[in-house]
Amino acid sequence: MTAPRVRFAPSPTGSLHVGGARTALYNWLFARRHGGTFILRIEDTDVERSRRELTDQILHAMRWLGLAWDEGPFFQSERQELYREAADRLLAGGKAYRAFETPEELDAMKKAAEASGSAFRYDGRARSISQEESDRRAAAGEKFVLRLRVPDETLVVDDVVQGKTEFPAGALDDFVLVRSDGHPLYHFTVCVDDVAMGITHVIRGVDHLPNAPKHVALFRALSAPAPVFAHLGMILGPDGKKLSKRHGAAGVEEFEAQGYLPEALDNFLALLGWSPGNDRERMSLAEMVALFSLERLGPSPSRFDHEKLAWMNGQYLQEIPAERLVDLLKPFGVPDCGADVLLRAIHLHLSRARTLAELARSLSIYGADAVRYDEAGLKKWGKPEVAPLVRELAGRLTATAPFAHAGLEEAARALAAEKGLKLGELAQPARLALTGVLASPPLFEMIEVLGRETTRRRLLAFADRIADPAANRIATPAAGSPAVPSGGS
RNA sequence: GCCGCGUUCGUCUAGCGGUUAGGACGCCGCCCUCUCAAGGCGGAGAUCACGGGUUCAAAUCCCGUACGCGGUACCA
Repeated sequence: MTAPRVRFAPSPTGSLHVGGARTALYNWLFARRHGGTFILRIEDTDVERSRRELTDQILHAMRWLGLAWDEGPFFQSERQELYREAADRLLAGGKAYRAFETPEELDAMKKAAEASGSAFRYDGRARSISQEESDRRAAAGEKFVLRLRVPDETLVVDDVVQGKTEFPAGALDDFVLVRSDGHPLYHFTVCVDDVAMGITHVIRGVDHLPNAPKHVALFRALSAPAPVFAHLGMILGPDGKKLSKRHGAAGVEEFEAQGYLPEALDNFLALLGWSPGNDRERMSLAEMVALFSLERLGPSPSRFDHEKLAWMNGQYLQEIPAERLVDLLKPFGVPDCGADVLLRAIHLHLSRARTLAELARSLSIYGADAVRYDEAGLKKWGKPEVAPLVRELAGRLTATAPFAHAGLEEAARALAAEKGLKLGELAQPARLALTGVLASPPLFEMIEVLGRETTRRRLLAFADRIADPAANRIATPAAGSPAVPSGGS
């Protein structure tokens, strides 16, 4: 294949959502796979809805995903001359014509069509206006739109993904290319730009498939070969409806904010509609580049499964060196515990987190002492008779030297044996005392990292806390409220 | 309404005429174990939407139907 040229052409009317991200990813993969060029084009012809900050947000998301573009970003709002020239050329060549109907007249035609139960299609009545009359009326200042003279024949869209689809003559009307205020419209700018940029392959969502015959007609009018089309199935929400905020995160920046890794999102998204053919799932961008092909894209819509994304993110998380994790964690807040403790803590907690946000949350116990205890945990292990046990454990652990997990565990086991208890009956209250919750990394390894003083302090505080049933009742009045006595009597 | 596209375990998918329909997420169980994960092992889960064809043989090819999704602008 000669080096392909592809483009990702988002419209800055919203942030980059995962559907767009996946489209961008496929375009990027395809370009990289074949040594082609990936172009970024911002389709901001709709001046009312386009916003500059959204463009910046899209650019940021693209970079974050690791999808670097080779050319651009080009802004359609800055390419008006190009469209004007093309419009003039089309008009001069008889490929397009002026139509002078007012919006009100068009509305009436639409209503009439509706009333008779048929779909509205502009009937092309302005086609018959002579060149001279058209020029005269335009010169006289009469408002007009530019319409494409759509050929009266079957238009074929040969799509790599969806197959060959035919649009019979008459399925399309002479659609508008340029508004009466002079603004060029989407279909027109897309095709003019695709021709100008030498686009060879158009990879986009199936929602654009109905537009494809229009584009085929336009490319022909522009005397340019049509690019190869590849229309991707939609990405739907878990309920099969169009993906939206209602389904949780849908914008790339939201996933970033929730602590997802770009490589995980890329990998997950790539698998929504594409598979390398074997049972391969975990792939880096580089590996995907080597494996990617348009022929292996699937036509059907897919649903966005947050669970699988979370799993995949956890997989990627575990492969990241702790040193790098420290940097990635910063936006989510890291405890003030010193670099050494932090690194060791990360090793302990990493396999239990699926996102950076989760990891950061679990790491918070290496900072300030836990201020609240899990309700259920308190109910099960917070009985007054446990207090002396916890105090004794605190004493034994504090006396252990060196303060390392093997010796600490040995000390705890010895105490449990003396009391005729199972280790868990000692470990669970201790875990609750140290972390506030009942699920954590191996207790003694945590204790080692937490250190002698912190361990002792938290264990004793917990013992004091549960020793007095009255205080206990006051301290845990209802679910969700802080487990610390809030002053007073 | 009209036009277009789609339809394999709950979900993402492999499969491109002959398979015990494979993998992954999730779920269940076991191992590990001080808890929770991770990891290892095992399991349940798909009459391949339905109905007709074509063929010795169909998840795979063809035609209908149903359902879903998309489009139907002087939006993109």
